[in-house]
Amino acid sequence: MTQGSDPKTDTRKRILDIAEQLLLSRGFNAFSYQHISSELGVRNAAIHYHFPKKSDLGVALIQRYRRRFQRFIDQQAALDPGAQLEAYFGLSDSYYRQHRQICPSGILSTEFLTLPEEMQREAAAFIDEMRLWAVDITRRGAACGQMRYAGTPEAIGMMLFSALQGALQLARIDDGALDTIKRQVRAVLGLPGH
Amino acid sequence: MTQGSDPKTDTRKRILDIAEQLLLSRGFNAFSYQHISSELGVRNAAIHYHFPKKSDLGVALIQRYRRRFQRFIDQQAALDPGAQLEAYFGLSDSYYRQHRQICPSGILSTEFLTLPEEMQREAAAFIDEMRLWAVDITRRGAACGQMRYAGTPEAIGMMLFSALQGALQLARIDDGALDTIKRQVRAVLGLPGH
DNA sequence: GACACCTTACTGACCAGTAAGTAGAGTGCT
DNA sequence: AGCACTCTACTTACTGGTCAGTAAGGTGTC
Repeated sequence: MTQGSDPKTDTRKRILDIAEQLLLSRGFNAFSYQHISSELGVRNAAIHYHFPKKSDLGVALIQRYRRRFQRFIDQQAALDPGAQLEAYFGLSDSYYRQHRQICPSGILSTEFLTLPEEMQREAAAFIDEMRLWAVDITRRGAACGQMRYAGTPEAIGMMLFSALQGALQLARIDDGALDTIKRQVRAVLGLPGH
Repeated sequence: MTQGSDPKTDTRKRILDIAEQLLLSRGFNAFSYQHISSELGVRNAAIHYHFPKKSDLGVALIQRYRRRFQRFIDQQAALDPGAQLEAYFGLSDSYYRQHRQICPSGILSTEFLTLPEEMQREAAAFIDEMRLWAVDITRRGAACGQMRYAGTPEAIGMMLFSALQGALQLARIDDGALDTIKRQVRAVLGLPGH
């Protein structure tokens, strides 16, 4: 009957959840298995049971992000481009509110050169997907007349993505940065609300 | 007469130079005194002689950035805002060309929550100065009619700063990102060259 | 002989990762 | 019902490496 929560234990999931918090606040190099095990109330080796190498944990984290992001895209598929952009802004807000975390692409691209190779591959694929999605929004936004901007959809989509990634990082030093930049991105895209 | 190069040895300076490369490619948490000493051909303790704690080295690095940046501003003071922006773009290019390094503000804001307190203070001041300078460019650019953009000078200045910081990070995964975003920033500011 | 600038030699903390053992839950056989 | 077996999910105990940081000694220069 596998009553209640899970056929397999949920320890694996809880490890991923804690590791995610640590990744987004401290970065991959600056958290250890001890951080996770002490928070979870288990011994260090228990983490190694589920994720033998730290890179296994890292890859699993990114793969989960990719699955989530695909689900996020699918859920927003029916919305118009402007609303999709606002949904993306909402994601950024929730990172920021959660102890000034930054977005995964920000930490992964910043630490990219020090990541194990398997993580680099996964991270590059993930960031590619996000970038393509941003470009898709600006392309459709212009096509349906909702957005009006200078430059190509490709370039403005990448700038929007890049500006938001930077905004979350700067928000750690300057409280207003995220809101300011969100407002400015709307302005640049010719959207209401700035 | 302190002939030639230096009254004090230049070891201190060479340590800072090596540490700077390491900071911009690997981040503060991901480089060690061994990285520096092996590259420099001295023993570990020699680094500790010049910078007793790693945070001393970190603070010295940021202070040097701040001095350099002030000099950079002073040198560009006579140029028009558009040319100042291009000079800033040039800085970003040189980071990228140097083994895909990212800008100091990018690494410092990303690692901010794990930095020692003295470094946090210095980093926050540094990033503030850079942000104010970006805003100053866009403000004067609009005032003299060279730039024409939607939104306030404050917001567009921050977006430009943030987008460029993100662009250098994304360029580690996507080779064209930096050029694309530079071109788009010009377009958004109503400048020629896109 | 004082000082700047190193060296050798060390400490203790933390790190990822491993090996071997164990408790408990399920499963199948008699 | 009782017992053996197996598997999952841990535990304790450990290794070897890396880390920042320190103490004490040496060497050359003014």
